[in-house]
Amino acid sequence: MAVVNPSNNPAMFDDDDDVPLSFKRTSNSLKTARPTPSKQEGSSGGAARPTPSKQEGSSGGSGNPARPKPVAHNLQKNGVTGASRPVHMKPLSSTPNHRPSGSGQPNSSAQHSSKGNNSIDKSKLKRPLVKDERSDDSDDEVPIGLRRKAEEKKLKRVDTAVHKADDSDDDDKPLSLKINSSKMSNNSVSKPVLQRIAPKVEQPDEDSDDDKPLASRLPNNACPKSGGNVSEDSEDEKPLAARFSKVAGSGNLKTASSSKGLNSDTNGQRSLGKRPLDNSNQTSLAIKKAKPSNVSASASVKREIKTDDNDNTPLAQRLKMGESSKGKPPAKSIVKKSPASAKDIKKLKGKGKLKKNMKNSQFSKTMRVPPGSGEGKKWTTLEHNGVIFPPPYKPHGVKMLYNGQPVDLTPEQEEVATMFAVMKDTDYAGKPTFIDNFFTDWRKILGKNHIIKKFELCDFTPIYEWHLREKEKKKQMTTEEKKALREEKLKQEEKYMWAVVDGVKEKVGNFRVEPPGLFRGRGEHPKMGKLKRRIQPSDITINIGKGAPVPECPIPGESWKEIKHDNTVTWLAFWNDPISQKDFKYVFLAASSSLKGQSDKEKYEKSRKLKGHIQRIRENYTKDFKNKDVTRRQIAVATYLIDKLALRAGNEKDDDEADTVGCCTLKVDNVTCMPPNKIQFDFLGKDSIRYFNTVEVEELVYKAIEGFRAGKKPGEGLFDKIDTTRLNAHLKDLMPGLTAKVFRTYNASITLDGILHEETEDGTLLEKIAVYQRANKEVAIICNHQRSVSKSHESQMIKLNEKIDELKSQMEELKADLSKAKKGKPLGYDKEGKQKRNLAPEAIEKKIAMVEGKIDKMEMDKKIKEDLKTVALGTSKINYLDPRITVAWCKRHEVPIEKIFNKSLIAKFGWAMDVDPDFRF
DNA sequence: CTCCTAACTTAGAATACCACCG
DNA sequence: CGGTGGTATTCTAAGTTAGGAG
Repeated sequence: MAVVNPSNNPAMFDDDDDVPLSFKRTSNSLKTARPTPSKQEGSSGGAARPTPSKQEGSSGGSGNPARPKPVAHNLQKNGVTGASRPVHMKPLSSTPNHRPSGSGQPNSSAQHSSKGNNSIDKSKLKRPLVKDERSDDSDDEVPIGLRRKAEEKKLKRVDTAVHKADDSDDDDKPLSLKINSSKMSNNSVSKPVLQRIAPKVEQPDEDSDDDKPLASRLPNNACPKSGGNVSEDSEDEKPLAARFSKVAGSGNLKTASSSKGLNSDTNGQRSLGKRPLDNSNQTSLAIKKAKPSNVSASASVKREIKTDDNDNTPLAQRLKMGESSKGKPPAKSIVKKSPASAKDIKKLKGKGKLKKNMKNSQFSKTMRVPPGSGEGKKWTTLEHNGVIFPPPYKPHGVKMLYNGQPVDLTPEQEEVATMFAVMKDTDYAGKPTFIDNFFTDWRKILGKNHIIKKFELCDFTPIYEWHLREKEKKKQMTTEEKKALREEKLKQEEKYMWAVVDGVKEKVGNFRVEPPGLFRGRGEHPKMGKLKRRIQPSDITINIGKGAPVPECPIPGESWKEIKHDNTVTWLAFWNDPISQKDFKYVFLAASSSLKGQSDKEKYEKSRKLKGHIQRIRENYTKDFKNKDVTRRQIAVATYLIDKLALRAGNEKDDDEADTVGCCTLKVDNVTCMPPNKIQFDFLGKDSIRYFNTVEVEELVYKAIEGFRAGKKPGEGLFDKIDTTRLNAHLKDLMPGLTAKVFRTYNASITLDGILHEETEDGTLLEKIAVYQRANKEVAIICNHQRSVSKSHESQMIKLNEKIDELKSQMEELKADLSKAKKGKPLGYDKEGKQKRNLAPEAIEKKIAMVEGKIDKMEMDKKIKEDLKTVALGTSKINYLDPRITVAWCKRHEVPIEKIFNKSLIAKFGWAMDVDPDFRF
């Protein structure tokens, strides 16, 4: 153990912080060239491989034969594979050093190809955006990962306590050391590692291995373990309890704004009362989901409706208000079961069980935790006006050419042709899958005997140009015209924007039925380009309160498919997805509604609860790293990865979906073992976003993964004995309600909480906001939230550089002037040849200082911009960071909440606004 | 168990909007 | 003032998690 400590505790490392962690990247550079990845696998992969074959061959397991697409082609293109770059960076300085240099990578590398490869390929494919260009950007390289480094430093300190040790530095070299040791410790493990990379693409460069790094700090993570750092621990655990209580208590309810608003507005239906807050009790919990809930809610309401009230009031106030409120029980009634359809009922039952009761009591308010209860009832009364349909198609009559000749098309045919024509300047337009699917569906509409038979002979340019003209026309409209148009639309839609739930007026999220179009699947989606047909009223099922009037069908002569009265669900309407018959498209309330707010709060409470169990859970899985039972070992390792890297669970996917993976569905070729104890991940996750990261793991994990890979062919599953159902069933045994996704929320929120607490210092408002942004960025990196590089990024960077250069030359001139002035010489002539006015040296010095400041600021802006070009900060803010952490921090540091949350977020997080300033996640 | 369905949450891209700026 | 660049909002695709049927 002794050892352990060290390891665990990060302390050590931390120290270093200062030091640099160095990144070590090791060799990387070299690598660049190579295609790296491939290697591993190997062989197989190699270039040569034709991929497919392999797979197939391989066991059937994985491969599905069917998959269409030839990835292969892509491959080539993409090829890349190599991409990898390491991520992480070092701490220090930042900057990118890393970048690879040349990289070169050619995409060609062909590596992977095959399926297994998919990953690779795809990656490229997919998001090429990101980088594609790749090469260039240096950043790319760096990406996210890098950034972290910098932060790390900071973090480090933070973590330190905890982590310390881990990481970083060590990483680099020492790994072994550390690792080992650490490992042992085990728990420790937890976190250390990490790093995330950013994948994005490309670049192979490097391989960098470098990456490795890891270090990431993770905040939290730290290990619990040992008592060592107490700090950590302390935090962890305790807090919860403690906090909880308070939190709960306090928070809850906000009083709601007064009711006013509600009623008034709108329709007026009845008066609604305010919000019910109530939720409090009630709660319905859903069964499954469990939502205990309670409370809060209110917020939302206010906003809209009334709005006023609160709105105006500044946060602060609101905050305060919160307390008072209450939570009470208003409206809702409670329970009863669903009256509605019996059918539904069944569901209920099921669910109900779980949670079961506790319930009601309003007392709840006090408690934090919500009681669940409920049997699954989500509302008592529900009124709304249904959905609005897109306007019917208006033929433009512009004729496209076929084999050079204008072609007559019926409105239906023209509509689909236009959908395609308009996408000319998107990436989809050049994708074979997209074109094939579009053309196949379009031909069905054209009919067998239509002259149009070959896509190659089609020329959609006339329609595309018509579209450009229309766009231009729109742009030319005066602002008044635009405004009038907008108001017109608003007027038409207003009645659909609201619903009244248990007497409270709430905003509806998506009341517009999706218009027809060509399916834009992400990544290499096999169905991209298929026609998404127009949805009719007869496709739509409406869910509404039993006594409420059924919304009138907006299209005369038609009627809804079905009317339901199911109060165990929150949807107002749904229709079958025309692209995938088995999927549905639902109309839900907006994020600002109390129904959503309540479940959001429950989500965070659950992940907070994990904090109290995390140590035990880590010990538990660490023990199983060497379990004799392969299934147990796989569950242990999968849980470790989900905990440490915040990976998604990874459900199985059908062949008619893009080939992406999550933890449970990782393929052996998505993982490379790099001795002595690093694992490189390279796969396409949700939305075909590439996850590329190299992390140091515990020795036992490393061995276990090597074992899981042994004897398998590319394309086979790494975790062949488990799936998300099994994994979640196991997690549930460890903590009620625990599922894989809870770890992501937990990791994200605790990281934010830790960084904010550690790094916020007295300073200017801007400095504080910068700290928040850094923390936010850290979380985005952990969660691998990426965005594609904007089209104008490069040109913007060039402009910035030009400006900086100009300032620099100005600076040179000023310096020259200064020295002349000091000597009493005339300053001479300016660029225009005009005589310069002589200035006192002091005046020139002042100018110099000013220019210097400008240059510094621009350099800083440039760096941040480059740094964030592939990082999406919004997703974590919206879905993973407990808003109470942010609100409490804002209160403590006097940062106006609107500097961090936009209007939508403030509305969405109304339930969190009255949190105690001392709140800790 | 496995498979399939249902209901919700999470995501990035596309658009709309808006404050600047030369 | 029209273009820009950044942010906010909209849109809808793509995941997760349960529960039920067989």
